[in-house]
Amino acid sequence: MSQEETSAPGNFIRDAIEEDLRNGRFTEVHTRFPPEPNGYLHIGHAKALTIDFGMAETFGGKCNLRFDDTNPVKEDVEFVDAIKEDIHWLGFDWDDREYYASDYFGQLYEFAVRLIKKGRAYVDDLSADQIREYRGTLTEPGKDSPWRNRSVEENLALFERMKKGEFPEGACVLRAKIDMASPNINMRDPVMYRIIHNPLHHRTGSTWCIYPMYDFAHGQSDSIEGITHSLCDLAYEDHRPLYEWFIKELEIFPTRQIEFARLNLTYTILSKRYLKQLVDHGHVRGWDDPRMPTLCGMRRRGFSASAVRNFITQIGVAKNENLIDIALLEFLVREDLNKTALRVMGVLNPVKVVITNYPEGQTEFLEAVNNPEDPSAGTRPVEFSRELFIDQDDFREEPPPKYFRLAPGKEVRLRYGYIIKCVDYIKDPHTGEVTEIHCTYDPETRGGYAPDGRKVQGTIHWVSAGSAIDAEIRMYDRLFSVPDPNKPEEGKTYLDYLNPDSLTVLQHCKLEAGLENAKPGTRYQFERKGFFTVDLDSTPAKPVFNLTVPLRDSWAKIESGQKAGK
RNA sequence: UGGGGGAUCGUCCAACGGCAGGACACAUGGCUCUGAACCAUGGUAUCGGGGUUCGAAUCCCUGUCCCCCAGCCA
Repeated sequence: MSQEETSAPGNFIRDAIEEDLRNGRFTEVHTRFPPEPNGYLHIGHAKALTIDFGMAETFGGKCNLRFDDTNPVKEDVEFVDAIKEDIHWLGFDWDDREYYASDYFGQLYEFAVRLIKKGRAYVDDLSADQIREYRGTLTEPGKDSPWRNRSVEENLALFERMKKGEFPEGACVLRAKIDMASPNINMRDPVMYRIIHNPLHHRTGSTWCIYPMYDFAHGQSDSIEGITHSLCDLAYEDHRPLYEWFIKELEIFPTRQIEFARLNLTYTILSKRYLKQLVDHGHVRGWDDPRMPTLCGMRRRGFSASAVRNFITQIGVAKNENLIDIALLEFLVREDLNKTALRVMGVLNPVKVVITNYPEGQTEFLEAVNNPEDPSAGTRPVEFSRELFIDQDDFREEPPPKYFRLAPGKEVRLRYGYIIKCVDYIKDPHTGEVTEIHCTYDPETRGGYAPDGRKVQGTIHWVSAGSAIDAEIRMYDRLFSVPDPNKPEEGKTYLDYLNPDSLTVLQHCKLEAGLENAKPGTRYQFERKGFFTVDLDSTPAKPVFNLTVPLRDSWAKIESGQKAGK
């Protein structure tokens, strides 16, 4: 935790836990974070895991990490290590309490046998389609399976044979015998176990060919671990009666399940399935593409863990459906990096400036502040010479009103440099592009000061052409062009809203010398432009930076206002 | 015409019968060698209708709207 984190206001889960402690329902708090190892963690998981680990922390309890690995068809070890890395990155730890639902397969099997013996579970030979038909609909009750009343002995024998692998996939399942007419569909004899011969489980291999369903694994695992509070998505609210039914019938530790609303973020999607599609179909470069809302993507983009943590505490916890403005996340990233990132000058779209009255071949070093928010960051020398690069956007042939930057006949301050005046410029006759700007400098203004007290409104960034390094800069924008791609219009899908300009790669950007050796993950502020982070692909020979988040640009607002006003 | 859940500024969250508050966003102004940061100011909210009460976002009744559930996924 690099800095003070904004403290979270109370929420209904904290209230509920306090009440449980007060009235003696529980004497301690023990939670768990239960990811399924079938994909990478995203910002939505960050919310869940912050609640899980955070609640334990605020009540002096523990939080287990438990992989919910009950479906070998979807899961893989590939994801286990990545998930652990992401949790650690956020700053949470589970000590030695790393568990797997698959650790409990033996115990779960015993639980199932217990229910069969109680006459509360049976083996059903109906096909998946038939089970669906028999289940009824939202408004009509279901009907009993013809296999519902097999004897305990027969069920025991059949379940044993399922376990031994005597049946093909789909031949039968184990079901809880509850109530096919329940208004809650989850109580209509839910499937507890199904047969899966292939693929083999990533941890238990060929030991099992029957696997428990979520409803017969998650809650039971909670009980086995002595979890007091099982905090989960609103989607499981309907499952709570079933969760509690199993606890009662099995007479096991009575964990309390409490549900909260999942996070939704504007201009992105937080569905593992959709995220996987973006990766598989090549819409992004991978799970850690900096445009992805995955934790590894955000990390690569340059978002700091403390900014993400602050974000989670700021959005709060409630049961309302929500759609958080991504501007809040961006604000918190800026807030954090503003305090910590070293400042540097980088020219994204270079145009050459020649200081005509500056001696050819001469160079000098000027002192630049590394971080005005942090005096201890010190200063650095930056090279100045006759030929410089500035950003194309900082020069206009015909400056609009209130334009404070360089234009014919106008003065501007080079940050930490000199005040210069544009005396001429050269245009490519074919493209009309300005290729070179000629200026004179005022030697009396070294360091950017105006000893005569004259007002120079604009200050722009620059780099010395002789020493500047070339870099690739990847400019990122929102992945989707609409606030809520989850709610497509008729006939469209979220893919129809992908922002075609979410990535713009800039080559031959000019940066201050020295930056070629910056290590991947290092964050800088390119003055007046934004925060940039050295990408994983970066090498000294070919430096690569990611735009983490741009600086606020009030000039852009003024200018667009001017255009709109016409 | 089943069951479960939810409605408070544009967006999130708070207020737990006692002055509806905070953050982001937006707007305006200040400051400025980053048009950044920072500072100041401003506008906008209790879903509707009844009731209880000295007093209701909060309690009761009623209506409306929104979300979730019919995987051998989690």
